[in-house]
Amino acid sequence: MPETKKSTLALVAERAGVSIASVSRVLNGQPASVQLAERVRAAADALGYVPDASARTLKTGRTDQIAFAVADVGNPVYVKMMHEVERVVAKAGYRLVLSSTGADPQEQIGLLGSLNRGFADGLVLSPLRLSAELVDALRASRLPIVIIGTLPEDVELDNVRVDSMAGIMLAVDHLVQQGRKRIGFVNGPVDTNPGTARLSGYLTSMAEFGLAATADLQVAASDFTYKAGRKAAARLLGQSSPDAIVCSNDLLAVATLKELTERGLRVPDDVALVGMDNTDVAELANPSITSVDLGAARRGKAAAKLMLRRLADPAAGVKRVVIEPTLSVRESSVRAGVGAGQHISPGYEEVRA
Amino acid sequence: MPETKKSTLALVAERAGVSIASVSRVLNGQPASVQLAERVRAAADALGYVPDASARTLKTGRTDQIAFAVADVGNPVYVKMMHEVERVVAKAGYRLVLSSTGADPQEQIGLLGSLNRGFADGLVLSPLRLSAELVDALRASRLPIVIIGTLPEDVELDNVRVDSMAGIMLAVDHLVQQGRKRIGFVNGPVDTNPGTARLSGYLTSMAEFGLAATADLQVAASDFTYKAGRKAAARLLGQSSPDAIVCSNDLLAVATLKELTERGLRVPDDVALVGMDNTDVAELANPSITSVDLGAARRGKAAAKLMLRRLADPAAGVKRVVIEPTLSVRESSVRAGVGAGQHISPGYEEVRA
DNA sequence: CTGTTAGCGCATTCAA
DNA sequence: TTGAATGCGCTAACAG
Repeated sequence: MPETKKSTLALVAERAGVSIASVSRVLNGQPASVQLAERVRAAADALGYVPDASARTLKTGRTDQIAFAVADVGNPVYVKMMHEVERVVAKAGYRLVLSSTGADPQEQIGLLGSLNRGFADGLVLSPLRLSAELVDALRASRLPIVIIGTLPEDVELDNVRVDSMAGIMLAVDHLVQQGRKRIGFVNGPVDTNPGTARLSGYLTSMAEFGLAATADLQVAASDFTYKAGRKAAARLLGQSSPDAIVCSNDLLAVATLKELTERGLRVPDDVALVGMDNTDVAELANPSITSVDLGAARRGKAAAKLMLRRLADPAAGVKRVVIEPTLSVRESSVRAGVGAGQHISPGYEEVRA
Repeated sequence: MPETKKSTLALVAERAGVSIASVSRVLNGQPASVQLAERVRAAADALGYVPDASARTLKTGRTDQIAFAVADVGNPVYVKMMHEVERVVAKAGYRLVLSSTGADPQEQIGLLGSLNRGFADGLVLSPLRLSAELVDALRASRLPIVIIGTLPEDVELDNVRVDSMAGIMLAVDHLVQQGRKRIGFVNGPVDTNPGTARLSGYLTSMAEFGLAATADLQVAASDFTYKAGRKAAARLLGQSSPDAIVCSNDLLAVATLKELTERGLRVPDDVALVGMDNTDVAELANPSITSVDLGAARRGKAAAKLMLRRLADPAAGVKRVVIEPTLSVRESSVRAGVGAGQHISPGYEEVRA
């Protein structure tokens, strides 16, 4: 069993009877004679030597840490992203530092400040709201940043976005094919990025199919949670009688499902239901919920790869990746066991990430 | 707008026309004359100075980071814990570093090694399996460790555990009160810590109530996931006809619910169902699932506080916190709207955390 | 191939 | 109260 006390390069060098430079070289795999390497390794083992991260960082400027900041750790979709980011960066030798900011842009600006202290080599950020001030702070930041989400065109930052317009279109198209006409929409807050994007997707899709998107068919929950979803769904069902409902995420969909069930409405017989994000809860729900897959895992993976690329070449040109959504058809949108389990994509070539 | 270039103490000192020592003092709130402080602060602002984390760490030995390692980032119960740990340590000025090891003890041992590189001041660990080797590594570690989970008595580490035996007892007791007799059990892998604990809780509880815990009433899923739960539940229902089922966690419970529904069995009319962990999915399920609350949030909070305490006083005696479970009664275990929504606890004083 | 040495940026001791 | 100087542990440039 190796020593438990903290040891340093100098101690190892002393024990091996060589210079600390030699120890450093051997341990970093640089050329050295076999015998010297032998002795160094023996000494290092005996002392249980582990290099000190902060000293190395101070010298090299690298921390081997990547920060991941997300608005809501409670939302499964972010967990999915995080999981994937972690997987990719870990394989490249980086640790993931989780920085849960709230939804507030101000907090994220604070994060940027502390990032400049140098505790991470880069930041992957998935902001819910994108204030002008945050954009400025992002621009001014000294270290690599990858944004997951849509960005103004003139912001020169690596980012991966998803075509949520196309996502909603998939959902509406599918519902129309099932013979639905009065398609309701349970959105999240419209002052968020996803909120506005999905609303415009809904309006566009409805127009495309010549369906009326009347005001009574639309509600917005106060946030993207189950609880807010229950209230919003209740409001919707109080003011109209849709034969199908699209929800802005799966949590809202589960909430809507519950609300429907409690009112004695059957899913999908009376009302068809489609969620978004294709998280586990869509699969777990009863009936299982058809959901637009916005590629959370793919987005996480793409973002992580963009980060690794930028770290490898800080001068490289800005790169934007667009993820195409697909539709996972489940029980909630298809009558009596016909066609459930399908997987529908827009047919474009998926952007390689 | 402050300079975007990286600045150092020396630069600030130069600009303010003082020594770097003075700058350091002012910025760390140590006594200095008003005018000097004034000038230092002005210069620091103008340069957008932020202290470098690694240099400070190298000097002080503190990183202001706490690592949190968990077997399965996909399990909501760990997300809940993590969330709470993050909240508590953040308030004390620490960042949370997420280290997702797999379920494999070997990976966790690797983590301990790299921890000694000094990238974190402490580790909060919630192991699924606890090999002798891991215990040894834990013991040998140089930095503070808090374990979430049950530990052999002779291991001198701060830890917070939950009385899962009592938890199962709550579930069985509740089911018996509902008039159920043939109580089945869907467990996770028995070679895990929770798996063995919950199995013995089941057996003890059944014996306590004079019920037969025959072999055909018990199955073990290959892991604690939905998918494995489906298979296990199918097996259980193939080999016996329970009038109630206790599941080792909520994911397994949702899976069992689905399996029951697909076989045309009604919950709770035909079969009552109880899960464990009291995660969101229990609430979201349809019908909502009664669940034993093993206090994930409370455990996270307690663990974080133990860590802060140990950091503040490394020489303090080992402390163990025991969390008492409670039962959240929902639709899945109570016939026709009587008594759902109750919250049952064993009546012990809850350990203050 | 190996040793000597100079910082990386900061907190801190010691003088003044 | 303030400044000068030291060293945390390491890597890399340079010298031998």
